[in-house]
Amino acid sequence: MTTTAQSESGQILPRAFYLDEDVVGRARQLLGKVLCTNFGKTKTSGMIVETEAYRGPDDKACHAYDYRRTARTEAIYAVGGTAYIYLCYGIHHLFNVVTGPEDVPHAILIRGIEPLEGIPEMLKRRGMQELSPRVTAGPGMLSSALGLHTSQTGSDLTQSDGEKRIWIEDRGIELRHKGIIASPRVGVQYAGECASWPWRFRLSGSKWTSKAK
DNA sequence: CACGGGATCGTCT
DNA sequence: GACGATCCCGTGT
Repeated sequence: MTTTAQSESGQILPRAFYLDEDVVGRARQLLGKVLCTNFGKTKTSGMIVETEAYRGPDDKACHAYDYRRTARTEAIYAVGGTAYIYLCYGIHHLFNVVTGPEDVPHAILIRGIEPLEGIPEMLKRRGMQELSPRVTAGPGMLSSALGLHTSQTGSDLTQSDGEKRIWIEDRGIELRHKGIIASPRVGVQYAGECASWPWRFRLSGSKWTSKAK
């Protein structure tokens, strides 16, 4: 179970949060934080309810496995607190939070959020009439709802003034440890033994998480 | 609800 | 030229 996010403002997660080198731990700690966007008109946000950790150097499922470095994956090597957004299946813009110091290629895929603010705008972006888990329960869906796009890859998530467009807030939402379920990641069967690592985290009982394959 | 296939294109081989 | 860290819709039950 989780508490309900009541406050409509919170502390912007500082750089220090993102610098930690334990990407698996940070993936778990992102649950309950609030992912926010504002691209000029409306603030849209939602509480993070599902994440997956990707640990570049030794994780075959990560785009930066074995320090593979290409134009696409460059953002994963940026300092923690940077956005890594890439195009999946030619259609979906998947949003990741980069963690660790510069040149340590760790990232966390955000897979589900519970809508909080700007719900009419999110429905509009999704072409939907009513609020339901189909609006944000999945990495492609939530990126669409929040207006996230590959063109924003490399964005700084920690700016608190001026150019603030994508950021994460800590509203002090307390989660019960037992309410977090760890399980293997979705859609990474190509990754050999890494495919079974339990690096997917979700809130027990939340209807806003993606469906397991 | 389960399953199967199509969409759609950037990225890397 | 093959293939995705996915989603949607159609079909069948």
